[in-house]
Amino acid sequence: MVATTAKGEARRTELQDAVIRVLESGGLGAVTHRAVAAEARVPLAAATYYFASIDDLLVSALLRVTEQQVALFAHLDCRSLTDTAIVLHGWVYGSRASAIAQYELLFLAMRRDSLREAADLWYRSLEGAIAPIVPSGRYARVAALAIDGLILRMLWRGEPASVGEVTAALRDILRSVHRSNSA
Amino acid sequence: MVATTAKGEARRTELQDAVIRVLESGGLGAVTHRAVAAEARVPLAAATYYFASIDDLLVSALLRVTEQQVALFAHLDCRSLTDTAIVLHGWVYGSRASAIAQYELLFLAMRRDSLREAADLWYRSLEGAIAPIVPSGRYARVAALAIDGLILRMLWRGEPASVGEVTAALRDILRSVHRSNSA
DNA sequence: CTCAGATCGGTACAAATGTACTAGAAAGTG
DNA sequence: CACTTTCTAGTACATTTGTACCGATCTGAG
Repeated sequence: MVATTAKGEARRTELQDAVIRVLESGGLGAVTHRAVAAEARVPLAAATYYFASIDDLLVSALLRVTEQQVALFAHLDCRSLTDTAIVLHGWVYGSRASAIAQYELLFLAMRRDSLREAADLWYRSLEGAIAPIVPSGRYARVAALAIDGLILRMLWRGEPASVGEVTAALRDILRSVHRSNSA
Repeated sequence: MVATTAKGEARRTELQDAVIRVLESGGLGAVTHRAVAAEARVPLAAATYYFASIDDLLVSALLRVTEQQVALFAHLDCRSLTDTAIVLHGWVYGSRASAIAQYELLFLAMRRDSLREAADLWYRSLEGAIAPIVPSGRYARVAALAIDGLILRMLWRGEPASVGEVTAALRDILRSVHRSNSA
């Protein structure tokens, strides 16, 4: 079996993190056994030992990213709109390369059924995180869709750029949903 | 210079389309000079002659896709909500691989500044297409964001799946914006 | 301690890839 | 017509990649 000892498990995690760093700096094409091994400062054979194929490497990295993201979202304090905007802004622009890398992994999930579940988990954790500020009701799902769109637009076009603008965008989204629900 | 004759221009276009087909079937990693040349039924040297690097290949393909998409959106009849749902549903599920391929190209634009402009164009053409059904006003942008999110969710999770469900989702989005605008 | 299985690190090799080169065909231009 | 430029098509080569292999070392259970 693979990775049954404590040291083995640690190395496996090291390699998963290395995949993400490689992804951040060079994109999907840069993820090779050699690049990941070099990034993790381990010999090539270690990468091939723990992850037989490139696919294993990517799947494993997505699962780890999802895990981290779910944990992050779980401990998020999204009660106030401003706080949420700050978190959102920080997540996208604080480490844009990292955010893009995560979306690249999620895009992989579109093509591979084995990743579908992880993508779903990521998606639901985002919805759970924003749930406290989204008024429940018929149009709650609209708010989730709009916030998804907002994140994508921030990643894509770099706008809205400032925390203030993000706050304004969030306020518009929530207000539109709120008024419709109470109507 | 490259591609100054009619035949040369035709071959260039052939190759661009081949890039998209390769992208559809095999993803970003499958786009190589050889694969594209084989797909276009031209010798390897033709691919390297017209597109010196893989990057040129992808950039050029994105520009062509954008061009097609803008043309498609321009001739779209989005006056009725049901028609829009049918178009949206057909675009995503009619050729899901193609839709995913286009988004993969657009994701490339996140990393390369040279593609930013093309991505912006694509984005704006989508907004222009849905403009007729989105009531202008303060919250119009929210609808655009939500529809972006809706498209992404369809690509990602395959839901909403039926035309009826897409119609319902669109109706919820538009209703929420409309009521807020008139409030 | 003993030892079987897990892990390590190095090396080798076939396949695929980007890229360069050359000679010739075709096309446009005076 | 000549002749310059664009284009074609085949080939060759260095590099990078996935992958397999082997002996040495470490680890935990009995």
